[in-house]
Amino acid sequence: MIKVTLKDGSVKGYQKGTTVMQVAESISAGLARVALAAEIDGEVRDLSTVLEKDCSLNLLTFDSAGGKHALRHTASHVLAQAVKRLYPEARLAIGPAIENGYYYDFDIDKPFTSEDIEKIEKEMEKIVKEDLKLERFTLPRDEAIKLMEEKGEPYKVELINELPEDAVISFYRQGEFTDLCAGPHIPSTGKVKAFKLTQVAGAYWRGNEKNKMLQRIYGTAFTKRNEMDEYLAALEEAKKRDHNKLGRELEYFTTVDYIGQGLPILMPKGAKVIQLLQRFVEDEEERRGYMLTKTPFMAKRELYKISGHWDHYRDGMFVMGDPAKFEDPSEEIFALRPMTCPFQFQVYLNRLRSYRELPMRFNETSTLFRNESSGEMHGLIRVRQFTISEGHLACMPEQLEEEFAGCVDLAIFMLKAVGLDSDVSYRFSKWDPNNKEKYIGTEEQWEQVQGRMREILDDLKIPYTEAVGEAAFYGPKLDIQIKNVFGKEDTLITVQIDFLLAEKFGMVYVDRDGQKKRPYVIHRTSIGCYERTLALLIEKYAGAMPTWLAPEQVRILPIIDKHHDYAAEVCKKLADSGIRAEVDYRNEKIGFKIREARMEKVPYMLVIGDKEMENGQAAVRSRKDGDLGPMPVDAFLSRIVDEVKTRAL
RNA sequence: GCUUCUGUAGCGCAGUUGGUAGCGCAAUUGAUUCGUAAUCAAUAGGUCAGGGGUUCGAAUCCCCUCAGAAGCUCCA
Repeated sequence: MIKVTLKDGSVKGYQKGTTVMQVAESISAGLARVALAAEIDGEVRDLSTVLEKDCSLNLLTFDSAGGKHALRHTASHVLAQAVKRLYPEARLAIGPAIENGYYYDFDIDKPFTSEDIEKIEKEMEKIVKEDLKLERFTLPRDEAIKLMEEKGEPYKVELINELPEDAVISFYRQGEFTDLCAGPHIPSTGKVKAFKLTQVAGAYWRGNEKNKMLQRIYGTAFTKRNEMDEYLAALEEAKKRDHNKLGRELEYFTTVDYIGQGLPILMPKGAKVIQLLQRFVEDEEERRGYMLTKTPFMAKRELYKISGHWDHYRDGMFVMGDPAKFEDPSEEIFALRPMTCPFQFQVYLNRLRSYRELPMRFNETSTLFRNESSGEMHGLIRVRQFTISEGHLACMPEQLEEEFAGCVDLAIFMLKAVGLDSDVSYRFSKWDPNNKEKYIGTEEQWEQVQGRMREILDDLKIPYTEAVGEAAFYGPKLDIQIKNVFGKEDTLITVQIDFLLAEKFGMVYVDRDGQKKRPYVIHRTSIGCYERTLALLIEKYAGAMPTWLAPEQVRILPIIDKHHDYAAEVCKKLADSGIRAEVDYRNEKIGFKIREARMEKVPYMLVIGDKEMENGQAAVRSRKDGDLGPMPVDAFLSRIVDEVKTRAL
């Protein structure tokens, strides 16, 4: 007998050799029906797993991440099986479950068309109806390779060859289809009750653009039809918040074909929000001891040669002139700046610095130019010209932690102010020691700086994940990541430690012992990229900006033209207190004016008619709470001024 | 940059097997003086993204370019 501890803490005895499925059946037939996988001593396994010893057991349904994962992983095998039935020449690459679904990569000469996808979906339906059992088996390495060679799957052979020495090489079989797979899987294909193929895309083998491009099919799967319908409906809802759609509809920005990709035009509303953010950031930074700089937007090639951008970042730069002459020393070659660091360092380098001056904190509202690949651009999230709240700090080694903490504190302060603080995650971005040519500096320097950074992150108790190969070419980063409305993650804010550029530019300070020493440099943003922040705010608030950031805070709606003069008076009174107000003088009915102001997401409407005019009042209608009734204009003014001052969200 | 898809009036969309374009909203003009999400009517608006080709004839078929979407690679 073995003892199995269940999720609720109860312990039950079973015969040695009992399967997880049998345990589930012994608990209840209902549970056995909805169980998809199981967590055994913390490890997610198949329901067919045979229990050999005492263990803790947690049965996983579709409500758990592990259950979803198993179901979708099986769905990806169903997809691959369907593709193999219809296109036997397709070679299998990989097919994992991902957030919200799964994909499978195929090497096939003819890309899949939408008709192909329909056919594949139909075939998948058949496979689900066939309710094929998934059987797991393992093979020694040489037999595993032999099996995959026989089946003509070179990618699988490559994968097996790269498995570690002691790895268990497992396969899953369903009907005529067998795939190399670690699992876990659900017991049979029949449980994939609802699925849909969502898109086709190219994807490089092993994510390397030097490798062959494979055809990737994305899909999603659920245990119930209505769950999938809800998910798809939620996706449609998310699309309505997409800043790239909403931001254009609400006239925050636009683009023009003949200006170019990734070069958005900020319309008055978008420009206003960004101006508000910039003023807020610059004022707060001044309060925190930063000194503002304004440096050139371009420089000669020689600057970038010193900084390393010329050799490590050229693809990302707009270099002017004839590419054939870029390396000709007799030519004067200019390039637009992709970063401000080499420019702002010149402020520090202007004269010899004393330890008494450190730390020095410089900030700049900094427009940058990066030649992103054409397929990368997305609304205001990825663009070729953008403005960041950039700053560089120079400090002594013993000041590094405090300064770093100050940068993180400022970033969090900013995120809180705009209401994005709970939507972010932290990423410790490190170099990739297997790809040294991407970086400047030596292995020792990298290990030393990264070690220091890790200590600081741990001291500050920042809950970070680590990412290899995500560092800047000159140093490791703490990236504050945020997801857009479609769940795609981007960096919003970054704090970086750099010892290498300081060396390249010969930055030093004279310490109290009279020795010249190398300062640490922190590169940081405080709110990150303004365009990107605007995009995320549009999505977060579905276009309804908090009052302090709303481009238009109040719209005054006179009922008929005899109220126009009073409306203008109220408008002026608000404007005198710094409130952004406009009057809708159009000859329209009040319902129509309200409808438009609502659709344009103006936080407050003031309806002005005979009663209000007589009593020095305004009938207030809030975007959030609807009709608030008439109140004295002064009372409304103090209410909204307070809301702006406290930056209420 | 690569893969797949898309581009018709300011926006959202129709447009049959090739026979030179419509609808709704917005806009303009006129009427309406009105109390919390759309007043009525009329008018105007398009080298069908741009260029080339096939054809007697192209929004429609083919090629190139530009732009947009999703994904990959890269990155704030």
